[in-house]
Amino acid sequence: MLKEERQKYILDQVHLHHRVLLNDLSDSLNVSIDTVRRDVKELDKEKKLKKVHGGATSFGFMTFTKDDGNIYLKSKKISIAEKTVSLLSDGQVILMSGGTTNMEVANLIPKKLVLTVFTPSLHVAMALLEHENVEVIFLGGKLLHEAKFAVGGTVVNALSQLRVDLCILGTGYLDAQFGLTEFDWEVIQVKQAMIRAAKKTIILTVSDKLHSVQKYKTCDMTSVHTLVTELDPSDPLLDAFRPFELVLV
Amino acid sequence: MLKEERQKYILDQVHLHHRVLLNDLSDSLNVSIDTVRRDVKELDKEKKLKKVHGGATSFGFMTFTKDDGNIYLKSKKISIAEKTVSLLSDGQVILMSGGTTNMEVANLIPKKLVLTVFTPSLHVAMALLEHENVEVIFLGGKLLHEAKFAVGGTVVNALSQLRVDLCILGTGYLDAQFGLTEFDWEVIQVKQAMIRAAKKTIILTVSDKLHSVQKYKTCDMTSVHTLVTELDPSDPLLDAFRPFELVLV
DNA sequence: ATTGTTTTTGCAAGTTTTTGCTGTTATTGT
DNA sequence: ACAATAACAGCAAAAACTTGCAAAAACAAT
Repeated sequence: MLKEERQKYILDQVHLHHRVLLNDLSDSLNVSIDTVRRDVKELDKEKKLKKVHGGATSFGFMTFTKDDGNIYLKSKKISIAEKTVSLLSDGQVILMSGGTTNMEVANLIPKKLVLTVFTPSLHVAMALLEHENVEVIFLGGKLLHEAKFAVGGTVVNALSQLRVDLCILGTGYLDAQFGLTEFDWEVIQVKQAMIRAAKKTIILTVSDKLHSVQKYKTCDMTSVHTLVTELDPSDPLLDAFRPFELVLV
Repeated sequence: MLKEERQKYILDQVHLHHRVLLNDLSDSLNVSIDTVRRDVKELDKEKKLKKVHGGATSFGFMTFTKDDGNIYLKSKKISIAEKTVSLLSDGQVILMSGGTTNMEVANLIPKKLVLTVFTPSLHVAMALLEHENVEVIFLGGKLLHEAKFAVGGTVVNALSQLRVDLCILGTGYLDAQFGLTEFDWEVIQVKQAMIRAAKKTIILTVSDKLHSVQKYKTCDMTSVHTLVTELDPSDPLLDAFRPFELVLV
């Protein structure tokens, strides 16, 4: 085996898994650990990867830590994401909208979970692609500059031809009386199409956004099957939603 | 056996397997290892292949999708991107593929330039969205985990309904004889559809990738209208491409 | 045809690169 | 602090490379 081959393999592995252990490499390449070490050292010198104790990591094309600064809010979102992930099961076909909460969901999906996910959100798609076992299908269309979210007829049309198990909607404004509302008309169109395309709809929202209303309406509470917040399902803040036939998580 | 024959055989082997061992060559050609060594040395000098310890590799072999961090290559790519951007004009509707070179193009687009860009690449789309005046339309479909690139029938179908001014293709492997080649069949399908959907096709490639061949063919040189490299258009390395009716930039 | 020149090829001696092994020193996690 | 693991330096064998050289083949010109 040529040295070049080995080094290419190493780089491929690094790019694929973001990190590799020298031991694993030495194992799968059938060469001594010293040889691998030397290879990695060279590649490091050539700035092709970063050598770390015991292995190597890629430089990471885009280090995706869009820290929204607010640690407090973030921990809430992680709590929501954890609950949401627990609702998923192998083999499901789901829809995911955008937003930071959905980003956390995407990040927290277990490596072994096998899913097919449709999404119109660039960020969510990017995060999902880190998971080997998740098939990601992007719903293409005109992209909104701010939200990095696809909208327009193409998306709605593609959605009209889908029938998936689950739709996970993030970043909404929720109110028991007015239902789910948004401020962007084009996003509304897409979210409505997403709800229509799914058997069940899950809404994720931090308690701060409960009882807030925006200009346009996405849907009534009756279209929602599950509501996930960072609160305990028995929390009094959720009382307003109990009259509806929905699962509180 | 003639020297020419031998060298052609060697090149074929390199193109086919992306690497060869001097020993194997000496074996199958029934000549001494020294002769093979000298042949490979010559071919290396002629930039037809890359000689390495113990054998030789094709130029495409050691090129990586994520070669950022490689300052040397990056400066070449920026040079290419600058030339490419100068070919664009207000109001155009264009197609852009993926790859790091196209990323640089996306980054270098002047803030004031008004464009409509269709792309199946997540990274390129993301970069383009930084430009207020660029309308970005993502060609949705199944995303490849590594390339973050949409492929499949949806993309090809969407492209079949387009007729745009320009198609800018990055990350290809280019050879005067074999044309534009790739190693991923699904990507080929998309790129072919992109070429069909555009009035003109521009190929971007760093000189390292010239004279390198991969498994599958995207198109002949005759489908290419403009070839952009970091080299001066009069550089002898480009001589092989002059017989074709294309613009060298 | 043959003589002289150039190119090509194989061989041999000496050098460099690569690789795995050894023992020693650093680093890490508990 | 201590055990476990990883990194490093030096060494030796094997493989690959370089250089110089001479025989063989190809070519040119008389």
